[in-house]
Amino acid sequence: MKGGADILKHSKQRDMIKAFLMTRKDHPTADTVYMNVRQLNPNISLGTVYRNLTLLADIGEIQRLRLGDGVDHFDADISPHYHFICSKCGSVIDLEMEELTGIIDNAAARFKGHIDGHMTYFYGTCVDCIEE
Amino acid sequence: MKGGADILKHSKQRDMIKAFLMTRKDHPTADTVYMNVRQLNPNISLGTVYRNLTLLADIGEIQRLRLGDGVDHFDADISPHYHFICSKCGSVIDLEMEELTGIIDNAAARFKGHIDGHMTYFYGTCVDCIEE
DNA sequence: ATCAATAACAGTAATGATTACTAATTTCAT
DNA sequence: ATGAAATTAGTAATCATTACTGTTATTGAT
Repeated sequence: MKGGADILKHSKQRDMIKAFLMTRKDHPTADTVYMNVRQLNPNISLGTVYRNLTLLADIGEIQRLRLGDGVDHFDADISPHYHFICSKCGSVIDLEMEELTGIIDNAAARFKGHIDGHMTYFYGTCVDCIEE
Repeated sequence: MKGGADILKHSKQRDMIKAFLMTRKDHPTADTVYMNVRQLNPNISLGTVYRNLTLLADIGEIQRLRLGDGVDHFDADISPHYHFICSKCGSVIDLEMEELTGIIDNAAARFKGHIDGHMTYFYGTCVDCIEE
């Protein structure tokens, strides 16, 4: 049988992953998390990183970002905010802008299904890549 | 040497792929395009489908959609419009809503890089999945 | 503190989408 | 028609992610 939600147990590995993510503002990928957390715990496995990132995202402690570059990014900042992704170097930057209020209502107006949320991201060239 | 843009030559396969895509409003994936175009040309290869979809997207004849489900979708409708993706069945539906004007200016206001565009998509449950 | 139940782990294999490679074919300007 | 270059079919390789398996860690109850 497969339905029952497992009881959550503590794990050093999960704590490390969450702690690392909180120190970063650049929205690292699973692999970047792996390479960094490994410096504290060289035995941690990539699967553990993926599993915990997914778990943390599922329980809402972190955010999973799909920014169209084919790789998932993760963000410990779960407040609603927007992201920019550089088409050249791939870096992800937080945007300081007000929330797009009413966008869901706008979309829902002439739509028969149910809208849970939206994802908006911006792309272009970052400052560093322009100055080069 | 690798820089020079190749001269574009005609190809039956590319025509077929574009023609097929224009008959569909459901934003198929590369694999779906492959399976369908194969019925007209059983020898066509998946690599050819991918290469041409990428090429057509690069020259702006079709649109590549990254809707966060890990698979690229393609759309022959290149006019700016928004999409909804069902979290349950994965179907992609066009949304009838006005364009989010000024969103780029809004994002660019306090940003130092250069913004080329944005991607917005909505997710939730489609009508068919609700009625079930 | 010990103990069993079970969640989580490390390590590795498997998957799935996409891209890269190569020899053969097609396109097209001459 | 012809030859250079783009395109193809077929296949192998890559990359991110997930699944599997036997072992270890956590937890609540004794």
